[in-house]
Amino acid sequence: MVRKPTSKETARKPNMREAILAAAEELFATNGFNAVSVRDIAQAAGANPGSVTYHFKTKDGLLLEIYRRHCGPMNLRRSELLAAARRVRDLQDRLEAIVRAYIVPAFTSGSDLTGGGARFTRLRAVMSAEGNEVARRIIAQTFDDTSHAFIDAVHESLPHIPRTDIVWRSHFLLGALYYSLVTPDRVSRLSRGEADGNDAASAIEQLVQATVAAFQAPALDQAAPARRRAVASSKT
Amino acid sequence: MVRKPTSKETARKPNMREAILAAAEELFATNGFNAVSVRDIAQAAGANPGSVTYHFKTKDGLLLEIYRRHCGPMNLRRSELLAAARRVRDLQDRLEAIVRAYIVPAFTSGSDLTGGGARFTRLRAVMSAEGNEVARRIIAQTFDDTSHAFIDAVHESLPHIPRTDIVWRSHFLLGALYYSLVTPDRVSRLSRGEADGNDAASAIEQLVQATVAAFQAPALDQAAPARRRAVASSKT
DNA sequence: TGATCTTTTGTACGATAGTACAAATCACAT
DNA sequence: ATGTGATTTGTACTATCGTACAAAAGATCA
Repeated sequence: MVRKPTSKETARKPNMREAILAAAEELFATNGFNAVSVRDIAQAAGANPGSVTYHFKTKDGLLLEIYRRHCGPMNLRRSELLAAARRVRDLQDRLEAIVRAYIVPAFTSGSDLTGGGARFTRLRAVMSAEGNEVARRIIAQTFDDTSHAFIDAVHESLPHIPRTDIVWRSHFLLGALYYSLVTPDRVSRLSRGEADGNDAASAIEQLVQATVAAFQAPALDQAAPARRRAVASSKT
Repeated sequence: MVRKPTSKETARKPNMREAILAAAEELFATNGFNAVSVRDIAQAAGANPGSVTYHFKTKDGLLLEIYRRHCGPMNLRRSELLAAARRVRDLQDRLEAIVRAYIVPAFTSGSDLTGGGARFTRLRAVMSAEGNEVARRIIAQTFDDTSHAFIDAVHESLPHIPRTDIVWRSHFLLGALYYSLVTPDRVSRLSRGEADGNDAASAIEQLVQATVAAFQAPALDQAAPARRRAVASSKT
């Protein structure tokens, strides 16, 4: 309330634009896009509703800007980690490094803008569930490259697994990742307090371990077909 | 338009109440709760908005009734399949049967009411992402029993894995399951048309295969700790 | 047929949504 | 200090939301 703003900041508050972005990110990530009003965001940011319109024009524009802020840094970090992972000699270690390169940036900040990539990843999870049109467009054109690079890298480590299977399994990975960020309390509840769903480090290790094993599972075509439907075919 | 309604059906339409339920289920599952208005639902069902209020009192009441309709049959079916799975002799086969008992009812109809449990499962996925309060209450008190039974059964098949790890991995399973139903097109897109994300049979087989392998992964504590953070620790 | 109950319709009300816009306020160069 | 451009505020407009409620319509049975 007292400090003099730098010459770059012409606003009254240190940076109202950033405050609005942070508030919107938090509210969207926890309540979804439609449940949050522009007024909610303004209030959480200590701003006036009109100020949101001034900076971002529309509510969609606000969401768009949130994506613009994070997508670049996050994918850049993923690329770096993936490149490093590809250079790992040992095949088992390499696969784990690749998986880690995909997962870690989703938890730790994809950028250092607001202090947590987990929040943005959760936002993406919620937007994808809501079928948000703005998010869908951005994701398809921004994340598909990264996803393909990831899938290719995994495929190189596991040449005997059909690409189709790897796509499915990486899809499962993303779903598990999203869900862990969306409903962490469920883990704490079901484990009766023995595990903390909100602990990012645990989530990452558990996710890496489980995912590596899933990728290494035998290919579907090669799995003994006689074994399947041993049960669970009663009357569906 | 011509047939005489049975004595049980006093309504003009064969069953307007069911039509509203089906429409709401579909719309909520694809667009989320908040994005769909009562008027949207009424129009999709060919009903009057006031008719929704008459049958379900409030919008929340409508959602509540959808859950009431499906939860019972779905969990019943899961229990049956789980009981059968527990009787499987071979340990590997048993684990697969257990996993299948959890997954299959989520795709095939949990009830035969409206022709697809997948739609209801997708609805649950979306509600959990939106943090819907009504859904949260119902889920915690209706699905936790089933989840615990499932976790216990898996734990019995894999006694050397800590329960905590099993909770995490079953959490990942649910996330993968949800995401497969929420964004099936992403699978088709990333596999460049080689896989069909909307094919329930494929999704089930892929999910079973990957999940069984994930459950069978070594326990986290037992995993060689030296191997971890081989990469991906640059500066986070 | 007429009485009665259930269901559907039509309309309306208050609340809140997103957004536009003019006035007020600020930081800052001159 | 003063003018100027950037930002914030306050307010208002229209649309749509969930819901209530009375009237209309249909079904059921004496």
